[in-house]
Amino acid sequence: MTLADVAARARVSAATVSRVLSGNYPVAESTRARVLRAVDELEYVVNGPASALAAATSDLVGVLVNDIADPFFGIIAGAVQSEMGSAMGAESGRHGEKLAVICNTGGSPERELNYLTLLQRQRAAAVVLTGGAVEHPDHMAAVAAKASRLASSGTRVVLCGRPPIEDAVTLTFDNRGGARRLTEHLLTLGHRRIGYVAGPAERTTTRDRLEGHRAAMSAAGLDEGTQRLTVHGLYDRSSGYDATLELLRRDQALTAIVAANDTIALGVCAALRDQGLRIPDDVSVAGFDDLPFSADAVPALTTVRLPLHEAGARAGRLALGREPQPPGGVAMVRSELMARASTAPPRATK
Amino acid sequence: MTLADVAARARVSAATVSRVLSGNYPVAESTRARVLRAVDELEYVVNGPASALAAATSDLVGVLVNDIADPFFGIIAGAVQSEMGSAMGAESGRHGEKLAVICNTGGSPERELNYLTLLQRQRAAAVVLTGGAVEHPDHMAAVAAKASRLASSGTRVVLCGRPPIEDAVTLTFDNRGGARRLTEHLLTLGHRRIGYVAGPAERTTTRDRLEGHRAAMSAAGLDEGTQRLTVHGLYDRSSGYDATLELLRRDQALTAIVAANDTIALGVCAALRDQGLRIPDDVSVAGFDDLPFSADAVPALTTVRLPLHEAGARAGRLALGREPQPPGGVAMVRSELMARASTAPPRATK
DNA sequence: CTGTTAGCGCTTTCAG
DNA sequence: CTGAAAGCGCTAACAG
Repeated sequence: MTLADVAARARVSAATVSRVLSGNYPVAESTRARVLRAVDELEYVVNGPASALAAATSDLVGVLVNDIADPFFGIIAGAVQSEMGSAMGAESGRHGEKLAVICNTGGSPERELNYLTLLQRQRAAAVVLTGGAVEHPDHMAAVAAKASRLASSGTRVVLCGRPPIEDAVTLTFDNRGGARRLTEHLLTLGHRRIGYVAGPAERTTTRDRLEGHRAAMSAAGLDEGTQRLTVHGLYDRSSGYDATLELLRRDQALTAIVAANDTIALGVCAALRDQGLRIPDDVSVAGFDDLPFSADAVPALTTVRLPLHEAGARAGRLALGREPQPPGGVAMVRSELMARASTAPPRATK
Repeated sequence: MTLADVAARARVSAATVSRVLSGNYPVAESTRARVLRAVDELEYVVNGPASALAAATSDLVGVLVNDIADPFFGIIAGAVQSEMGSAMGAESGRHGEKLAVICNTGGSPERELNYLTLLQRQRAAAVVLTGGAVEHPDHMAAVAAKASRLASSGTRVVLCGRPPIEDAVTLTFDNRGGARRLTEHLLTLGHRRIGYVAGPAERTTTRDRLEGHRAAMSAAGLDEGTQRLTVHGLYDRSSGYDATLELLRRDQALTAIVAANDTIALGVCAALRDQGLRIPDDVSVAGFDDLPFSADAVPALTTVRLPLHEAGARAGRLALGREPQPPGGVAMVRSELMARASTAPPRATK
């Protein structure tokens, strides 16, 4: 079942069928109808690889995420994807639609590079890299190199939630500012002994949030001990749990714990409860991201809201070239403090 | 940068380079090395569309999910994808690797069909359909038709978590059995007035779980009222919240609420708390799926565990033809009751 | 507005 | 074991 078959049935040339299907060229209404009917009758579906080869571009858009099981990435990826299908009508066989494909790197630099190669091989129309980047120098150079190679071969490269690189449009997240305001909130409540559960050391997101926290602590003259009250782990629940136990070991008199994200914060809460400590009466807890479950946690989690859906949608539009690039190719996504019940003034008795 | 460039540099024919790269044909070790070096020096990356066209197959594997922001699907999709990259070595440019791409249908039948067409157009190597199917007759017929067309053109079709169809290998989930055991657990605790918050009416998952629940109620002679104490909504938190308010309106003396999944259960808990009801003292709550956050909820949520990661991984292997098909093309994934703190005997005073 | 004519870059018989 | 040659199905000038 090929274009030629359709052409024969519609009694036109293959070129005409191609023009009807891609819709980017004037075709007489009568012929167009005839072609469309033939397409229907034959249940013809364009051969993607063939057209990608001939046109030297494909309709694939790759979305790289660090962990698709984490709603943080699920929300962003879903939003990117929702921008692609907007015009998807009922008629099958037609094309012009982009196929956004989500690739799960698991946070591994090698897999990230591998997917980039895979997408380059597919001649993807665009690539969206989401979430914190790994800061290892070699890897950063490798990614930057791949990105410019992609860009120079016509693939649009969009970054969402990581630092800018050349040849890419970037949406950075206000991790530093948000983290800083969050810790300031705790400071304002009167906390002085604040533990921090950070993510993996080499991630940019981890570093930015930690810097924001430290900036707030420094400004309050609390450099001392801040270092000692920081524990690194993964961006998951069990790391939060373990880190909390470790923090408690280091300082029994802690009155607050800030987690690098909401998922970690969940683990922090679990550990605190298992230790017989009440939230926020004994220890205040705060997270970051404001994932859907955070507002429902008990007590509701104080956190920093990042408009993930909007950011993902915008990244998708940027990837399609449907939105003008921000000045300088970089735009920052603002974050917002969500003060809820998991944070309160420290107990006077402590 | 094409095969021909590499061939010229390695002083061999294009055919030889192709053979080295696909590795499915004997080539002298010395030439192979020469070719590989040329590939490296030129940073050559195979043109996917071109090779897909020539070979009439691509290395794309599509994974359709109803809602990628929901960890239920994130976990399955991540697991499918993790089976693909297993052999991904460091060398770029090489191929043979599959690219698993996740497509988010948002639960819309049209988008599901559209993605199927898109994947058919890409001549995908396999397609994995996950999660409950929409039971509208027309749509089921359309999906079945698409599936057999895909199958007949060499695309493997795998179903994960939905009822079997012809031309597809299927992994069904034990939704009915799990739901039944869950309600039995509540019955055993002494509950009689049990509310049920179901998912969207037309989903197979919704129906199966509801049937399991009703079967348990019937067996206990509790048909009466079961119908009245069932409310349908979406598989999300706010539906659970609203449904709970509605249930309470219908029967103030409810002692337990079963939710069609954990996310809904979260909303149920929130509503109950907002109404000043304690869990499980006043009302017991149960969910389904055992997502990661469920064990951490307060109180820990009683639910039915589905081995999502294993199921997804198996679906991935099936899609790659790396695992023998189960007898009859259908295998059932067992579920397991996880009795936790959110369920307890009803208050004697009620 | 429509047809003709070349390829796009790779795979794969078929010879050697 | 390697090369030559014939497409895979579609698109994009270029005429008409």
